Amino acid sequence: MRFMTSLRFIDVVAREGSIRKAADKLAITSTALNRRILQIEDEIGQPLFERLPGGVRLNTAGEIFVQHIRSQFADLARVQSQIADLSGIRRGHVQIASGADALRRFLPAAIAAYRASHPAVSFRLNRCYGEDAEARLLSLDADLALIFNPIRTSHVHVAATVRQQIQCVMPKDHRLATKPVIRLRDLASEDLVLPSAHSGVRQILDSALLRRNIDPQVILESDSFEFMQNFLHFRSALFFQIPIAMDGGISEDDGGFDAQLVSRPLDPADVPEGTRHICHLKGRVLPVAAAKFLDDIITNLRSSYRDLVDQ
Amino acid sequence: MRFMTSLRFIDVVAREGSIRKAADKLAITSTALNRRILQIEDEIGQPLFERLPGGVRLNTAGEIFVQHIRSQFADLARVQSQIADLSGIRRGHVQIASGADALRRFLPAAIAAYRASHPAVSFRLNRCYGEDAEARLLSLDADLALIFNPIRTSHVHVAATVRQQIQCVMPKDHRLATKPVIRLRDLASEDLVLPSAHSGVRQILDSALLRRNIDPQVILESDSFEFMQNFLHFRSALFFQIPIAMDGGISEDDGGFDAQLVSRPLDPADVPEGTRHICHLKGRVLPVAAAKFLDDIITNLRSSYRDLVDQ
DNA sequence: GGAAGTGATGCAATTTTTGCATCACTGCAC
DNA sequence: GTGCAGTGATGCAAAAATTGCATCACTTCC
Repeated sequence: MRFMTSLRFIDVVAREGSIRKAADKLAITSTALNRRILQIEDEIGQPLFERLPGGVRLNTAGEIFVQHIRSQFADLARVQSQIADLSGIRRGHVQIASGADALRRFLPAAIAAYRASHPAVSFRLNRCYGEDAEARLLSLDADLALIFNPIRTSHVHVAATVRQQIQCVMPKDHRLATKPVIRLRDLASEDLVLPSAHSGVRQILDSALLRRNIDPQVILESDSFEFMQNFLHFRSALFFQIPIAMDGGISEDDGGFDAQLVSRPLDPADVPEGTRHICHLKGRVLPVAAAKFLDDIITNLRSSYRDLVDQ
Repeated sequence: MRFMTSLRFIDVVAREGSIRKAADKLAITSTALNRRILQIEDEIGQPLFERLPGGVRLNTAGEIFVQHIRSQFADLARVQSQIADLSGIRRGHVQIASGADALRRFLPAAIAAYRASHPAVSFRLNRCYGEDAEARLLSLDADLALIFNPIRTSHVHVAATVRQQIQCVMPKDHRLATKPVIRLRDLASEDLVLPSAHSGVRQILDSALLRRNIDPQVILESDSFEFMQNFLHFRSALFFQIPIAMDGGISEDDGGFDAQLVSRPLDPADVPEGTRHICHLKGRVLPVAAAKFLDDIITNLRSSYRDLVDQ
């Protein structure tokens, strides 16, 4: 899009924090880039960047302007996909920011299913944690975000919420496997494998353990569910995740889940439910493809989980 | 704004319906303009205009794209005013589409008051009727619209609603001037001066008269309230308007209203209240100046009229 | 059948953008 | 202090894009 180049350049400079670096990235000279920026600042009537000895940084006006630029790009993408739609097939690109759990089974399955009927739609997934996901929505780096627990900014619109009880996963022959529900005190003498501290599941577990005054034996901490799951193949222990990470496989006979492991819910009296929100930026018109995909996963979730809260 | 020229050109071509005419208006050659359009169509990947023997017309893709362009322009204006705001004084431009009644006293007073505290804000007013006002919001030709009675499209957000009883205006010495409230049957033998057919007040009156089977003696029809009011100085008759056209001057001792005339409300049992909605385009972020002005007039209305419905 | 309107296109003039070389400045390491 | 490596700004010539002229192909209307 030729008519957007200057704006794209400004966006890159803002991200790089340096005209020369941005020029490298854009494969032009710093001179040319510099002059484009000076020209736009001249047209706006005010500088957009502060000149620092080590580069440039957006000033307040620049912040406002760059936000405008990004929303223009996002809107242009929406318009393009809408126009492409006119010619029959649904094209487009969907950008999703999600926590690790939904990336395991739920999103791969959902995206595969969606792409089966809309092969011209492409996806980009970024794994990230709560605040980061919201930041991506704000900077229009993501169309949709799956956010665990608290929504921090008021610019985020929650399209749907899934409440999920944390599940305790263990080898089939674990002594706790006979119990239908795991109490928190059962965990006191067990070896625990916990997700890392910024994870939502971990925060819920930590506060629950603290309240009950249980000092857990944490033998391993990781931000990879896959790693923790595989670890259990070699060494008996307990780890925790929410059902969405298992694609609804709450019982051991779920074909898709790990055949050597079983999962049992933690007692809701001990540990509160976790909530996963599916969000997009408030006030934004989503690209056709993203809006359709959002519809799809909400429908999908509604059939899988009874606790879906539509909004 | 150099980086917007191509887009502005497309907008003008869409409005003019001819490349050559648009080129004249833009003070360039039709060749140059034509090529810019071809280039953009090439970048979009699809034509935006149908080539007709007598000129060009937007196709569906073009409609979508032009709507995008206009929203970009409106958003850029908002960003500029927001940036200008940083330097102290509130600058900006507010575009209003309104019916004739609010243009009489209410808007002039409101705008004058607003400009007294924000002299760097400029205004543009367009008098228009219901559908037209909504069309202007949609094409981003207006930031705010004062719409009488029904809202037709779902793209319009109603910021506030004023319910107003239609007033019957007459010379001080008219025989009906002694009555505090005018019944519809009182009008049967009177000379009436009515607003023209597309006016909201007229439509309400017409349907009320029809229902009561009263055949009015319409001696004059006009779309100018000022004309109708002045007519009453020369010839005794009745005409009708809502309080907002009189700046709240419901009683004859209102200094601002016409000293030779008095107004009396029609009986609500006979004639339903009219509603005037203050609207803007749904989902749109208003320019700072427009948003502030909107706040002001709503505050203003709330103190003047008890029947203001905030939203 | 001709006149008047439309948009498209080849080619040369013009304008704009770019790149090179260089300046002025700041922070950092020695 | 004194280079040194980094930054953004600027004059000038080359390269690229835009523009205007002349002209074509086409449709409508008289």
